[in-house]
Amino acid sequence: MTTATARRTPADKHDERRRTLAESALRTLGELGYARSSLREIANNSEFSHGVVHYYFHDKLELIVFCVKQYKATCVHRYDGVVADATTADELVSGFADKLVETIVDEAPMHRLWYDLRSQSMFEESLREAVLHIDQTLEDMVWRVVSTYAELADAEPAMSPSVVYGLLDGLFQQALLGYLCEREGVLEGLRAQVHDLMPMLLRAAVTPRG
Amino acid sequence: MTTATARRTPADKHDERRRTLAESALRTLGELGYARSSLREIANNSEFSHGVVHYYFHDKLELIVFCVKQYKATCVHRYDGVVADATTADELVSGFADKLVETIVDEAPMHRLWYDLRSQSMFEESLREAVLHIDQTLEDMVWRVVSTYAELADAEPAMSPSVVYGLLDGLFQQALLGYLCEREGVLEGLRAQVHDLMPMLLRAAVTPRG
DNA sequence: CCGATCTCTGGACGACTGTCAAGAGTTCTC
DNA sequence: GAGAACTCTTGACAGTCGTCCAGAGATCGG
Repeated sequence: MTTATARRTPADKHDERRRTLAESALRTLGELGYARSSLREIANNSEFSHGVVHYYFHDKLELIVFCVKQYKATCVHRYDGVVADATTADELVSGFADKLVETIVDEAPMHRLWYDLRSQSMFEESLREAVLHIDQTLEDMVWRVVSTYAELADAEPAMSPSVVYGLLDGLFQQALLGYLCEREGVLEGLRAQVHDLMPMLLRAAVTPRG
Repeated sequence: MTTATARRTPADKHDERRRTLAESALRTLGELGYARSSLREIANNSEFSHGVVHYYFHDKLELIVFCVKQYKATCVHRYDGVVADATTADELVSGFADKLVETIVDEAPMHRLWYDLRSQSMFEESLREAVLHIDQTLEDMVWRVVSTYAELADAEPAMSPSVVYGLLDGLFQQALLGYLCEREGVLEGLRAQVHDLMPMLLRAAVTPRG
């Protein structure tokens, strides 16, 4: 009856539990990776027992996909603040580079999980729909940064959103691996690389000022 | 006694068997990925039984690492012909782009395995040494292409070998995933992207001709 | 041709996996 | 507060996994 009002009881609790479970699962997944995370291990790192997973999720795969989609939702607006706050092109580049570095430091487990899942989707077709959707969302996120950067620089992007995302993703992935291997200077390197690369993503302004 | 002469008998046969086993294993690994390839499945797809693996390899991990190193050895000179044959910068770019596309078509399973292993190495420290070594070899390979391209174009590279490799690897990985998802136009897209990107990897010639 | 060494098979092991179901515990409804 | 509905625990199941091993078969030196 009361479908519109925010009564907290019936199916909301169910969804909330799913989210709580997914959050616990993400911790384990980020630590062990997709392949080595068993449902028992996931449950051990949560406040539930291993059987409860099949009460809230039909499958292990459904749990995994739900987890990744949940992670995506919390991660996809990470750079919105940078885009909104920047008033000059240089400021945007610096903020973007800093945020990329911060992401690696703060969320390395989540991002290696993402690359793990994307690799798995090359083998397992059932993962592809979710992976492609997330990839598209990340591409959109990057494009918001680059197109804003172009506007601030009074220029226009020289490449398609897909290419820009591919290039930056390659650098990010490389830096993440280097960071996990505790290589010296990877973070500063990434920051410098972004500063170098961003201007190359722009075509010379059609109408140079004046 | 005869350590120098090429007598084919004693330990050579042992090594040859290791290579044969590794080749069979690579087929299975490329099809199923690292996580889902069991030793029994690997043995089933070969002419041996599952017990023989522990006769030639101490570990599953030793087998895997041996396989990947063997693959690397056959793959790392893929672009040498293009580099040697090209007489102009444009020719080199075209040959390189064609070879990248050809690689995706002919060796998609091997390359998704590579990305799988590299992702796994973010979780499993025991894989990192081999992965980092292969990554370095691939970076060198790419750098041979780009530095030759710069010479032919009478310019010099604008970025470090590491950055160049990261950028191209990002595009390649994106194209591989798209190809495996049977997306239309990914191969032509990759070719065009390489044509667009390569000139940007060069700094303007110090001494413009004339 | 016999004994020694190398090569390989096939089965067994304990551990671990995803899935499920029976039932205990809890919460809600009337 | 009794009964129904929901939530969760626990144990069991059929598989699969990596690993190991006893012994068959092959190969080779003498």
